[in-house]
Amino acid sequence: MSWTDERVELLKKLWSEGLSASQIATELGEVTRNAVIGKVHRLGLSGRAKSPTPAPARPRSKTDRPERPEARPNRPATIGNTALAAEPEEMPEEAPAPAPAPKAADNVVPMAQRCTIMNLTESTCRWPLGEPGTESFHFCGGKSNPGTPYCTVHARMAYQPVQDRRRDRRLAFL
DNA sequence: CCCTGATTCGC
DNA sequence: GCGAATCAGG
Repeated sequence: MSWTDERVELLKKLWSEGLSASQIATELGEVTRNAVIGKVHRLGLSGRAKSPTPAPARPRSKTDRPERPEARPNRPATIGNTALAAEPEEMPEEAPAPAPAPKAADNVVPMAQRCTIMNLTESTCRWPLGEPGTESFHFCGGKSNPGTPYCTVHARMAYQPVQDRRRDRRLAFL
């Protein structure tokens, strides 16, 4: 497959939302994370929150590469830190915050990695969210831990439901 | 060992 | 332009 306008657009969106390259790759399908990263760089939107590291630009070559004195385009430093939320979704464990105002604005949450049964893979968290059968129903879609169908957060909910089950905690397979 | 992005370079 | 291979980290 190729980089259609729509795919590029989605790439930009997801990347700016802070999703990792591999997540974007699986989201887009038909591409590897390398492809995503490569495209990101070609589009010029790399470095999401980096310090203006001189980037030693290591010369990797068998045939002797002449070092390019070319400098990095100086990132203005601080700006990056876009409070990127890799996995906002909901906050399962304890919700201490009264959450007074809905805050209409920054709800850049779910669209990013929401999963339907369609794009669930071996490594996506299958924790269900919402009312099954309704439009809003979806799966967490985060990175599931190897050997479990859930991401770290939801695995903790799935296994060892309450307190005191300390001994014999093999989190096995389901 | 899992993952992350960064870079190079043959295609 | 594309992306696998590779590198450098966490």
